[in-house]
Amino acid sequence: MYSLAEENYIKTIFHLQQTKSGAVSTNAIADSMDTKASSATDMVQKLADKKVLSYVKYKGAQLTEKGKKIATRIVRKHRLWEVFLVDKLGFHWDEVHEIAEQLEHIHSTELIKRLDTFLGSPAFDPHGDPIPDEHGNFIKTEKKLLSQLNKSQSGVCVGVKESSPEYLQYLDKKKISIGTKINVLGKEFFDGSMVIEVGRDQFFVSKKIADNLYVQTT
Amino acid sequence: MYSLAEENYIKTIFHLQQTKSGAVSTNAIADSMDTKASSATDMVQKLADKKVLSYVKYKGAQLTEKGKKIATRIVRKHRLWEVFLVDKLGFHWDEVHEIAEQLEHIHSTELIKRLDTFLGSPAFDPHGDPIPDEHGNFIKTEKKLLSQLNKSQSGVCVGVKESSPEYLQYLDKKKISIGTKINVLGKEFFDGSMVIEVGRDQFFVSKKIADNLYVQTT
DNA sequence: ACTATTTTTTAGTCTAGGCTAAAAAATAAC
DNA sequence: GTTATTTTTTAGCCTAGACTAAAAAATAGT
Ligand SMILES: [Mn+2]
Ligand SMILES: [Mn+2]
Ligand SMILES: [Mn+2]
Ligand SMILES: [Mn+2]
Repeated sequence: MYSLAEENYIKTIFHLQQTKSGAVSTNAIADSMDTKASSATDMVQKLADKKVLSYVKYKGAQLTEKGKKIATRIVRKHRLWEVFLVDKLGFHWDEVHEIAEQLEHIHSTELIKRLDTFLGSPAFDPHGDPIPDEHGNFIKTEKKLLSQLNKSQSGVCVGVKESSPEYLQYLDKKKISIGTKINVLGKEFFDGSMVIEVGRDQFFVSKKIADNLYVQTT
Repeated sequence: MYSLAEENYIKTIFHLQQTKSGAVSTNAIADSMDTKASSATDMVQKLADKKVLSYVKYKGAQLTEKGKKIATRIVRKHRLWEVFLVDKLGFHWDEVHEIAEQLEHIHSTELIKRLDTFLGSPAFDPHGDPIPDEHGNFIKTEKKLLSQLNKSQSGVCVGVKESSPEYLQYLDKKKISIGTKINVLGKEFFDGSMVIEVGRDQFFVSKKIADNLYVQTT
């Protein structure tokens, strides 16, 4: 059994090595967890002792198969609970992350099995992220960032990179949610900003906005 | 905000002072929490500093109004989650206590409000215990222990005192659940054992069994 | 009332998981 | 290739929450 702190580290390392390949640095972990590098080093050394990850001094950490299993189980729980909160309790997609951050640590395999069934074994969470199955396998969607599209290309929103309430509320205001079609009408190469069309509306988006929205090109 | 350990102490003290009136001893707390008296003393002193309880050295602890509020909120969460697990996920009543022990610590007032609505604002949990409302008020049922009944009296099962899987499984085997009518056919005053009638079955129960079943006399 | 026993608190130690400051290694600049 | 800078680790300290052993208070026995 792993402690709350250990589970949070494992999950963070898992997410970090999804984006960048190779070992993840203790600094990157500390940054991502809002803690200090020295704390991350301590924890990484402990997790290496427990064979959850491999760690080479000054080189960084990499989850073992064992570590990945643990991580995907936590991610599965997080995302299933998010579906529960939105689908069953009527929460809005910008309100569920913090609560799921706690619920993901409830230990009971039977619970997660039954929750999954209760929810109809969903494949995606409310933010468009795939839910790993009981073996840790999950769909790797072919998705791009909106910022990677060029003028006159279009895509369908399939998820968000950031899921802060502020960002999700912005998207709501602009009537963008999962499944929404977006046309790129113009792109400014100087700062990466765009003019996009959503439904009947046309408006300007900054690079920061476009950098956090995943789309599937059509 | 209170830590996991603090919350568990507060809840335990709340339950202890439900049964016995007056201050609860650090030893009673330690016993009930499966820890040592010295640890209980430390925690009680800390909770006294936080005005969660009043504490007089060598005399024991008593929750303040503030402490009782915290306690009933936790109890409310525990019991609502138990209802969720049984009613929505199909768990059996002997499987839910441990899981609810974790779920009761999830911090979100919005969550508990929505969960309550989702469940139809239940008044009792799967073990027959009343669920406090959002203000901490709950029904104080007029219930006796089965062991308090005498020969030829009868009652309806309204709850259990102990909710260990072993005990609940015993009750299942004997077809006793909430709402079941029980007739006392005989009582042995030497050891408190009884012969009872449940449906068409008649059988012997020890004092230990009868001491953990709540009934409402009819 | 005095002693013996039980209950409760205190003192001191341990581990998990943080932190800061200093040291060491890796990387970048010349 | 040496020096300067950045990254990473180590050393030492802190708090929460446990524990054991010893001390102190309360209670019981005579
Ligand atoms: Mn978490
Ligand atoms: Mn999500
Ligand atoms: Mn608990
Ligand atoms: Mn219960």
